[in-house]
Amino acid sequence: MTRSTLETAVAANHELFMQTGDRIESVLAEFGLTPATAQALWAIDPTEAPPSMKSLAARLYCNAPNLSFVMNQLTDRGLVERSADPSDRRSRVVALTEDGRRVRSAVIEATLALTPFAGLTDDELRQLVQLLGKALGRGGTGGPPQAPAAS
Amino acid sequence: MTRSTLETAVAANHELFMQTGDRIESVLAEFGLTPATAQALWAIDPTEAPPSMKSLAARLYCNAPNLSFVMNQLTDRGLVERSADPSDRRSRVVALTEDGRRVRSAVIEATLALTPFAGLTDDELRQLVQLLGKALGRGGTGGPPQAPAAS
DNA sequence: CCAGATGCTTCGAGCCTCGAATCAATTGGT
DNA sequence: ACCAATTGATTCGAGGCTCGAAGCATCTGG
Repeated sequence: MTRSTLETAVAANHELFMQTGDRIESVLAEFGLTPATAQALWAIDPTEAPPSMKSLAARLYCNAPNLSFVMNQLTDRGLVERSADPSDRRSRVVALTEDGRRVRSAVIEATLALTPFAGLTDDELRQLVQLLGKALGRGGTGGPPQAPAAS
Repeated sequence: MTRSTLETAVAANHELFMQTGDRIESVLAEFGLTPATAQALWAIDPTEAPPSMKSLAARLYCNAPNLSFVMNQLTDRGLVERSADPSDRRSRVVALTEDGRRVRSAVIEATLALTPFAGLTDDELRQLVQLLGKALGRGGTGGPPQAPAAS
């Protein structure tokens, strides 16, 4: 192995990201989603408290204007709703609509069916999650999952 | 663990990609590179035969016009050179210039220093590369590395 | 009560990506 | 040898994505 293991890992991470995005592209289009809107939709976990624009932007590594733009598309599409945070009326929290929850589930479903990771066994996946989690600095086993996700 | 392991793996892979990109952003700017040009530069391995536009586009999951656009930036920047392929004069092969090789090395160096994967031990990295490689369908240990890389 | 800080949005600019059209070169059939 | 179809690359125009600057509303500290 001439390339360093670290370089290979970074390259493989990148490649898997690109391949996954490439494979779900047409599915997203069927739902009227773009990579950016799909990523944002995925990042809103309906089982958690609706995030503010600020926290969502941080989660997506984008700035506030960008998130406003993307959220406008999702609200136009009827998938999310913005409402004022009662405790701080400057802040707006974003929640999925009923339709938003359905589309989000469908997108995740399709992604899990198409991602190259689907070719790994359960044991391999658990090992992998362990290693990726450590790289992300999420402690041993049970750290709170706060990750966003695929484009 | 309430989320499926597969979903967690996809989310973690995505998160690592985004975090890496976020961390190297300022380094790329110092080299006058954008995410797209840096990715293309990385994808040209100087130890291999210069790829054609077509094969490079496939490697980067983009189409021909897009790659033309990105390559124009890299040639303007003096990092790559295009020349006609003698065996098929429709095709143009892309090669790094001396400066291109230097900048490419520096970008990779900076990325490896900043990526969250750097927090793993050698053993963990080897395990990880093994798993990612299997997901990518690259056989056991020695499959030919053909991956592109980070933005 | 006011000055500064904070959260969000709008606006304008630049970058990224794509489909359609075009040109040059190759390939295959006759 | 010729011509039609194919292929690789580029240009052009449109649209999507991302950002910094500016503006507005709200909160906080003094």
